[in-house]
Amino acid sequence: MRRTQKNTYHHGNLRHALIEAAIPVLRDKGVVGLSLRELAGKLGVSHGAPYRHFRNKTELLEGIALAGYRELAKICATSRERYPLDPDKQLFEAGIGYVEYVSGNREIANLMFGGVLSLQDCGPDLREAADEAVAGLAAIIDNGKRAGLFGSRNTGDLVLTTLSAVHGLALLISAGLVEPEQTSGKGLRMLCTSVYETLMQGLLERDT
Amino acid sequence: MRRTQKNTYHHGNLRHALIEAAIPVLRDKGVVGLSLRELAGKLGVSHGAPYRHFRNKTELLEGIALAGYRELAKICATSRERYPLDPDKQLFEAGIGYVEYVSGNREIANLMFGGVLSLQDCGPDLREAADEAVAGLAAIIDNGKRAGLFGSRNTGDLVLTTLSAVHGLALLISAGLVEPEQTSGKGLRMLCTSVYETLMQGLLERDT
DNA sequence: ACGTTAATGTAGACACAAGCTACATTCGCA
DNA sequence: TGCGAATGTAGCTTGTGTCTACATTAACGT
Repeated sequence: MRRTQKNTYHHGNLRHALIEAAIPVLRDKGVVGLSLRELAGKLGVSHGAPYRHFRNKTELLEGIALAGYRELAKICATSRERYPLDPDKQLFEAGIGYVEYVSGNREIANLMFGGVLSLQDCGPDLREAADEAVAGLAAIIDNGKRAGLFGSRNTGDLVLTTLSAVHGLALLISAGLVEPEQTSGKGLRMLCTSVYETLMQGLLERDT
Repeated sequence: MRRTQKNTYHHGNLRHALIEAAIPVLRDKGVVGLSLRELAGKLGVSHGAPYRHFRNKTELLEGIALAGYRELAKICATSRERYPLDPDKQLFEAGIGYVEYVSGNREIANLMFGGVLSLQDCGPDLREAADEAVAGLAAIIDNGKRAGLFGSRNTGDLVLTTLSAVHGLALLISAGLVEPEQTSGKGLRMLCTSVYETLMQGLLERDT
């Protein structure tokens, strides 16, 4: 379906192709090393063509981040749908999904959370998508709360604490601050399980 | 002590001045909007001068990030020294310090954790400083563990969970994903307290 | 005090990227 | 079939990173 040849004057789906082509470049040369001209060249198109689809470089990055936020939201939604009766499992799976996605797509995560795009001065789409991703996890906690899983604890506190732990773990890993051997293969899942357990039980010794 | 006039051929402390001047620019124009030439101009110095102090733009950014990591490490160390007999308090204060620093210096935090500088291919100084900052929090947990605060829980799990929560909270706030009214003034401290409590007690209802 | 040397700053050049404008080609639809 | 909108092209201007050759100054031993 995608044109890879450059027989035609029109590319067919340049917008999407630009986003796809940008991701690997971001991954190994970073935001600063990404150039629209280089992307254009790589897609066999003139250096002005990208500007038909993105007003500027930032808008391309926003497009990528947007997809990332939507992906995170989808991960949460999927987990909710998959285990409708088990908020505990919902949270566990969504958390793992979040961590896996962020640590497996650090170039996108860096756009979402790395401060290159300020969520203040960007189109409302991005802001909404970001909030929605956050709301996805919040909804799961809310489910758990209503199911009595968390007793009388304040919902806001539960949400913020969980979100912090999940988000923090994901970013620690994607930044390479956790030993790589702990995060490769099945290690990641084990790591998440440990953190999940500790988070659920609390740090303090329990008298059970 | 600092030269502000440009009477002299030599600036006096250009290296430090560059770092200082870069920070506000980073804050409101981001990494991409920062230019060495602009900085040089602002300091009344030719566009080549910065290269006497930094091999390239990245090295300037690394210098800033380095200071940030050291600051985080110092926050942990200070907390340990201040409450040598109270690991619980150590952790609480270090956590708040971490969150305050990161959310109050997001431009620096973005350099440290935003993925522009990969911790893989950078001088060993940066890597060490980053590890040391992490180790600072780990040491506090270790204190608590030895004091029996955390009973029989695995130390590694305790460290990772705590680090995730602190780091995550800090970055959520600095990214603007927590309502600003919750984080301004005394709100920040309250927020940290809530998360700290929740983390300590665990999410699950306790039967006390 | 003085002269050498290393540190630091300057000026100019080059490559390259962002983003603008005027123009060309093609697509989709009436 | 033909026309307007969407898309791609070519060239220009401006700004930036980074190199090199050179100028100025500070530091320091004699």
